[in-house]
Amino acid sequence: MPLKSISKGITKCPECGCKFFFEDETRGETICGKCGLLLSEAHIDTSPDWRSFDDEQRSKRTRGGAPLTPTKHDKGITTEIGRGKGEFLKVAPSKRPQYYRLMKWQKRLVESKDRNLSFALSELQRLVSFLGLPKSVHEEVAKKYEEAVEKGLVRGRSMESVIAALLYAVTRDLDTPRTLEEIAEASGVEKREIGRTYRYIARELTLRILPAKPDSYIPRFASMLGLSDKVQAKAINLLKHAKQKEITSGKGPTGVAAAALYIAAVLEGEKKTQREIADAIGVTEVTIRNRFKELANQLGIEEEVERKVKEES
DNA sequence: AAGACGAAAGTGGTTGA
DNA sequence: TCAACAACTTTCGTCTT
Repeated sequence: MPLKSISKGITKCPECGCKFFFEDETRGETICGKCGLLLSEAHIDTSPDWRSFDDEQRSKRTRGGAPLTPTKHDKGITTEIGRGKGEFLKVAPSKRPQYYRLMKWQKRLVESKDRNLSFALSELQRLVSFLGLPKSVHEEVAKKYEEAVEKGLVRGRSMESVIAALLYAVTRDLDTPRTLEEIAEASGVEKREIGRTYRYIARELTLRILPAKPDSYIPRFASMLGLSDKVQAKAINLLKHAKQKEITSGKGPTGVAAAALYIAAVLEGEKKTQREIADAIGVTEVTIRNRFKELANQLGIEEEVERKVKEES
């Protein structure tokens, strides 16, 4: 039977030019029906699955036939009525009209479900590359999205907002946090909406997401501000000490990160104005000042910082 | 003129009854 | 669902360089 497209957009056999292919599902191959040319193989993705990066939660999800690659909408495996080599011939001639109808319906059902999923996943793809996120985040979100679809959580919500919400949760969980702002801007979904969806999804999927740690923001923010590795290291060090004094909890992690960077930059002789940092990170100067004072105070480095500030201006 | 500071009022989100 | 609450923002006047 003619297929609209085999993998990678092949619609015609390059050998004989015919448009008839069949798939051998047990071998995972697609073969030209006329000349027997092997057009594609390994439909079944045998690469390592998501578990490889997800140690803690492995025990939670051990369903059989785990997705091989959750970032593809059909995971590389598609089952449809009407595709087998001899399938059609196995049907009695009198039943063939019915068989046609079945094929048609199967196609409609599969395609409408897939359309949703593949649309969502292409949106995800876009966001992931726009925000420069690692593959682990991509896969985790894809996995969770499917879970959300299965539980009917997407109904009544836009796919975009669900994807955005999951990104928000997963980036935080995997220590590459993005702020609500950043995700809102990239996805075009309002912050409010993302937040709402996030809370709902997190509850329904019983995700346990901890507040972001300030230090996981440091490298990214530092590079946005063009600060050196030395400043980064200093900032992270400051945060480590601050954490022991328990002055970081309950505060917005971005504000804490901003203040730590400010102090570190000053101490390392790469001073930035509070405004520069505030703009880059997305908090106000006031917040930086408040956090900055708390940090300097608790760490007993007020005088040192003050001296440096004067030196550098 | 630019940056830092901080007071005061306003905003949005969380929490607990 | 509502009110209380803490964190954060906005706005603005003041001080320093």
